[in-house]
Amino acid sequence: MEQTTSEKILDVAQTLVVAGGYNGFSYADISEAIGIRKASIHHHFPTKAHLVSVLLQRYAKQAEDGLNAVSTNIPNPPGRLQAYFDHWQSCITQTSEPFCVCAMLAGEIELLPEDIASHVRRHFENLSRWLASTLTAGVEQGQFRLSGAPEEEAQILMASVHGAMLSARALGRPDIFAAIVGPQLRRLSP
Amino acid sequence: MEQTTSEKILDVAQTLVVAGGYNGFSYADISEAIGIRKASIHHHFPTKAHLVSVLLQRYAKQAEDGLNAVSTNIPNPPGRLQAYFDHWQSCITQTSEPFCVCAMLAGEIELLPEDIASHVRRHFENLSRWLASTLTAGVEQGQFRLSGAPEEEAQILMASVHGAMLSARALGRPDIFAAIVGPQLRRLSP
DNA sequence: TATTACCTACCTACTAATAGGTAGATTTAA
DNA sequence: TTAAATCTACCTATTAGTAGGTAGGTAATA
Repeated sequence: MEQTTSEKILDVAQTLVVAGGYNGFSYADISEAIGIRKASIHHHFPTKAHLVSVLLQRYAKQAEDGLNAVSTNIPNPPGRLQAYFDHWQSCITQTSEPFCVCAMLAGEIELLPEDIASHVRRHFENLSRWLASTLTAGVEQGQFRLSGAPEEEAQILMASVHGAMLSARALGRPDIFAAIVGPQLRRLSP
Repeated sequence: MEQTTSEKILDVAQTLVVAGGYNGFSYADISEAIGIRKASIHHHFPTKAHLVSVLLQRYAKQAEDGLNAVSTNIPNPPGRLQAYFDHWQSCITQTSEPFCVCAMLAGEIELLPEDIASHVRRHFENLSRWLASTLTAGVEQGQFRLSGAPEEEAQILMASVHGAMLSARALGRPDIFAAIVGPQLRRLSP
């Protein structure tokens, strides 16, 4: 077996959350997508809240690993940011995962179980922290010149990325992601 | 009667959409909020899709009127942008309407009835057009200096606003909206 | 080496609650 | 007195979740 049923369920659930958020999918959708009964999904994940919680734990791990890999493999900070943006650019243009799960859930955070909500909050904190530290490193190496504090610039970048995802989706134009995020990166050059 | 039942229904529905999107509320929620039966809501709005469609027509009108008012009442383009941002700033800090209905629906646009989806798309187009024309006017009066085309800068601003709303919500920090949008406005000054 | 026990994964069949929606009677207001 | 607004009382489909059982594998034991 190359992929466990649990992993299949999580993959499908992630796709569904990305498409329509927490209230936009059901166990029946997952059931249909992978060809097992609803009850079997409950065997692996007793409740929907539990399923999404595990999903977010997995996502957090993947995100952390991804950002760590970028940080260690790419020496120059501007290249790191570019790699991060390129990642999303290709996710969006290939429509494989045209939105960040956590950004999606952030919109409906008020309605979510607290367990899930805190995962979402943490993702925003982690991502902005990574961006801030990358910006700081770039400033120290003279590769960035910031108008404000790194933390502030990080928040601006993160918001631009999420807003660009939303515009790309709303307008049905994947290209608009790069059109928005590209200039935001370029203006950091000294 | 100072407010018709239809208007009350629309107001409540808007609040609910802002909180959790299209799939995040039901007729039962509206019923409970204003104290009439579900069936009575169906009398005014036969289907949920119809209700939200009317809601978006009303929203489009309000938005258009609002932006027109800003354009005619405020002579200088930078002041117009500031007024637009201030509007959202106060919506968010007062938690009266901490998110744009259309931005909310844009996230789940793939699952929405086409009628509603096109309203959402149009809102993104209208808003970016208004921003672009405001930027163009400001450039002509020497009050803005843009790095790129006005249309591109408009897309960046719109994405920043939406992304800032999302961050404010995700982090539970209304102040972060201004921290993100403020600098984006300031860097347009010549 | 049987055999008993246990486990995982999945199933059918159900439940209670909620979803959106309808039919038709009754009230309210012009 | 007619039309609009609201009601009660439904309906059907779907939701998340449960109950109880089966098939097949693994492990302990006699």
